[in-house]
Amino acid sequence: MTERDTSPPPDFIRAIIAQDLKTGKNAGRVVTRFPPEPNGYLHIGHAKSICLNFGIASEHKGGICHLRFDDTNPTKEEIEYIDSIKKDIKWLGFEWGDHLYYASDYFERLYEYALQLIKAGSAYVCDLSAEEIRQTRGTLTEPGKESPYRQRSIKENLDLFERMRKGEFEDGSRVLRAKIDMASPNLNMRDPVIYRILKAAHPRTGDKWCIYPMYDFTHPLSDSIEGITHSICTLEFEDHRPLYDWFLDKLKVKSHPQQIEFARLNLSYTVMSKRKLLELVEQRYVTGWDDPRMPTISGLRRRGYTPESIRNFCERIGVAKRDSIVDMALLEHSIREDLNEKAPRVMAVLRPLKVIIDNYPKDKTEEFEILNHPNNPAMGSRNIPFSREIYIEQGDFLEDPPKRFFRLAPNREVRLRAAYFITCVDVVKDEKTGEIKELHCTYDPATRGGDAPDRRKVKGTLHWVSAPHSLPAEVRLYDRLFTKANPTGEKNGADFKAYLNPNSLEILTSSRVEPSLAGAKPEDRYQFERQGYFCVDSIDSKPDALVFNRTVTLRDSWAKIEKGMRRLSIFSFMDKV
RNA sequence: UGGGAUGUCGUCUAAAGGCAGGACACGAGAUUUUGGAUCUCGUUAUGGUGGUUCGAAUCCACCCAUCCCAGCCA
Repeated sequence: MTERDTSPPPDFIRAIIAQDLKTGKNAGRVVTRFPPEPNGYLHIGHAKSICLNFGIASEHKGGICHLRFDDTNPTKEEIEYIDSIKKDIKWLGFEWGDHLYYASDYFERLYEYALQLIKAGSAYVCDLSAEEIRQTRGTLTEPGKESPYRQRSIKENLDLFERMRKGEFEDGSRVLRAKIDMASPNLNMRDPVIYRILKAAHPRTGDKWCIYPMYDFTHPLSDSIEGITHSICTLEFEDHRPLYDWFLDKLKVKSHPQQIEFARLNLSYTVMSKRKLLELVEQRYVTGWDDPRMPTISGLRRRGYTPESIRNFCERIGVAKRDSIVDMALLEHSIREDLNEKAPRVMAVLRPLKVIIDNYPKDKTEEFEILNHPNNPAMGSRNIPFSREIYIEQGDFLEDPPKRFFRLAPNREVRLRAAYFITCVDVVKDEKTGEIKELHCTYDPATRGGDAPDRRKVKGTLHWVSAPHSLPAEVRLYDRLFTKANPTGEKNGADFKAYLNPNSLEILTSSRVEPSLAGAKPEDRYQFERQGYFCVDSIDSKPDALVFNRTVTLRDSWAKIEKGMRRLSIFSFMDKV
């Protein structure tokens, strides 16, 4: 109802902004920005930053969040990434309106600023090679050495820098450096490079430039040009803040934004660096940036996640400065919570086991009406056909059931959801392999709809589909990409790929789904009763060849019991030896 | 070992000198035509040692642990 009801709990950044507003620091303005480099796809860590920056802007009257592409390195950046980033931000539910910017749009002004710096005697052209610069930078504990070119005259610097722009020099032969302090304990202040020669075509400026500004120079000035008030970034830039401030203090700028750093998101059982994700893509460990196992926005979308669930997740994890690894279970909770409310229920049998109901007439078909959502009649209902031959889940039958197994077993009665009670009377097996081929059951006509007039109870309720009416489907069961909560945290420096989960994808090609799914559209989401949430794959599913992706399983208390029993049996085995 | 940061339930995160709270996870129970959902209840935490104070997660000192920085990446 009120804004307070929907806005996230205050965090230290919102507290700073509230304080600034109170003291009138930025004349009541709140302008943030989300500044991706178009060198990869956005992931859930970016979603955290997007929710923060766009969220903060939306919480204040007149607040604005800019989308600015930080496209200063043409060797790594591509239009494809720009397009995907825009698409993902929109899909998440945020809008930048007219405020779409590119750092490359500022190249001319940035060049002017560089000139200004040179004229002030605060920058110089350095002819040292990359290797020489590295060697003279010093170490964490030793100061660096000043470049022999550090004392060049302003006139010579101006001349050289102009000629750098004209393309007179080769890549790597010269750079422009800020003249700060080679003995600074902060390595970033040891005369950082601010322009390098790169004779590469830029996705937006083409061949217009052959010198490109570095991030440390570009970012504060872009922020200032746009009138950003709060420049929110991640912790690794904390050491860069003195440099951020140095440029803004040295140059004539109209405003001096405040950089604030927060801890980037880490999620258990996945990796969250663009470099590592790129590696998984390029080396074909996954099918692409949008592989449903990837923590990318496009991967999560294809997996079946909703924008709301991701936004809720980002709100729940909070914003702080402490390094942390958020439990994947929280992300899974967020999508279950959302889909539990929104997803219509349907029945699908993933691993079919045929059941013949001996006392049901051979040619009879009847229909049962079933609610699309048991807790929300407003979502309507549908009819599902029933006949003598049905499929149930292989895992719902056990010849020799353990305690607490409530499903079907020889001579046991269970309920078929919304249909009848059935009792298993016979098990047909392959004589050679012992594999269960089919089950014979009888049904009780008095239990039509799933209720027994004599009030007798049945422990289990199974999902099912009518064999002749059901549709074939491919179902892709996705699981966590890694077997280790923190695959990159190995002290011995082991390769994170060693912990890839070999079972992160299981493809089922003989699943059967209820006929109402015939018209399912790409990205449609359903709950397959008793199993999980699934969505129609946006790439591979065809009207006559449906493909479903498992978004997340339902919470499964039976699986927990099973796991516990397995552990128990191991213990009792160990007792015996 | 220079500099910058950070330490609160298993995991995230609140508490600006005054009852250590919430969410997830976990456990118990109720309920249930999804072993789902829902509801109720519950276990578990201030890195350490000193100090200041009537009172410390919070202030001070020292220690310990973890993360980031030596790209012409961002």
